[in-house]
Amino acid sequence: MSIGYACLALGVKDSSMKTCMKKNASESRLKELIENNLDSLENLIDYNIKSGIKLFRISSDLIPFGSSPVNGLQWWKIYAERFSLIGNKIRENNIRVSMHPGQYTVLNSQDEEVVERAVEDLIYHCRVLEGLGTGNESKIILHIGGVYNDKKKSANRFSENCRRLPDNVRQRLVIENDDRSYNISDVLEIGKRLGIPVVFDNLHNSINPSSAEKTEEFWINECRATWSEKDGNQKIHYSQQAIDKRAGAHSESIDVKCFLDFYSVLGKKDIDIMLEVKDKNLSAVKCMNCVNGSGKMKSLEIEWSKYKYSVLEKSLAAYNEIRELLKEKRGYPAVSFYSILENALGYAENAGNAVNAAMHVFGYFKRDASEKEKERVLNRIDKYKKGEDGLQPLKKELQRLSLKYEKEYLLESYYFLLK
DNA sequence: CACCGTCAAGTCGCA
DNA sequence: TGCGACTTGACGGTG
Repeated sequence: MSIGYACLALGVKDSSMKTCMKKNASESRLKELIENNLDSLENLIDYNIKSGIKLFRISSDLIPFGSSPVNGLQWWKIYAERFSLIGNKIRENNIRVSMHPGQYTVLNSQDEEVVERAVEDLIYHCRVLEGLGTGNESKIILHIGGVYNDKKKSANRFSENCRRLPDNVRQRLVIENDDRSYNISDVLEIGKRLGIPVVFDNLHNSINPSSAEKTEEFWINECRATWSEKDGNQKIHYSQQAIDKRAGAHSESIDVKCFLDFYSVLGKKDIDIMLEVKDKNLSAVKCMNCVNGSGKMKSLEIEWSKYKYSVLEKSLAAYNEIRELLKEKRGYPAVSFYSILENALGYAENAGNAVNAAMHVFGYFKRDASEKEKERVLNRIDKYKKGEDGLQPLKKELQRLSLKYEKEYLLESYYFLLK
């Protein structure tokens, strides 16, 4: 049972995927980007190892224009060794990686050229995973595609086009229910027919259900039957609806109590859970800490060191409450800890609290800073207080000085990341 | 250097 | 028929 996150991590240095516009995609530019992105991938994997995260989705942006004629490089050969070295880390640490082509990869399109590009794109994704040397439990997740006014016909076209895929691609392919067209029973039918494993996505299922009566548990069990030994553990996608946003929009963070309700239904089954959430690795670590009922106090203390100024920024009361909770050192209060935290981070911005937190942070380099720098910070605070400026310019300034004076403790924290 | 329009892809709903 | 939404951060040009 692993919990993971998709594509990018907050607060991990040099881990972003870079790309360019088509018109700038020269060979040399592409090489630069690929080299940067492979370095980023390695940094993400190192972070996952350090954090005990065993499930990770690799961004499709790894190789810019990876399946397009725009990129004429034989990148999988040129960077074979680089791939292999990163792959070693992945395998040695039992990390399960996957990929998920975007909404524009449509294998069942009515347009033959679109289908050809989809096939190429799936080959691209497969090349990445093969380059890393991961086994067939390392999956490529795909949606069925369009309906074109005839779901049955379009589902059949998906099946036919699936058969056109090279064998190595097909062995990695898994399919997922989507939020508008193909619900979970549609996808299960296709999956069973083709012998392709099915990923259950809870949020898509709640927006686009196949039946009002059947429970999530029922569908997860149905999907379970589509996963065989060679496919590895069953995988599911879990996300929560962002309040006040379009149906299907992912929440900022995972509400830990809701997650645990969902999780308890899964029982002791070996299911890997991919979280789809804006705060990415932060929620993955949170859920991992909460699922482990007898975890280490130390891990909560590390978490607290990263979150504390973000909490203080919203609420002094919550800040003190968590301090007391951790001071007691009784049991393992992960759920209480994160519940207070989530609640506090959800508060509206409050200038008094925000300035208080900023002053705490400022305290770390107040003595080192020049008069001019101090003045800049105080000016920012003043402007913010007067409502002439937002909070971000002030925090940007504090971040700049944290970097300059190498305040690792601050730079490791989420204070500069969370809005 | 901050800001913001643009990019890249395919489908679908709506004028 | 054609346009905007969907999704997404980052690119890259402008002031």
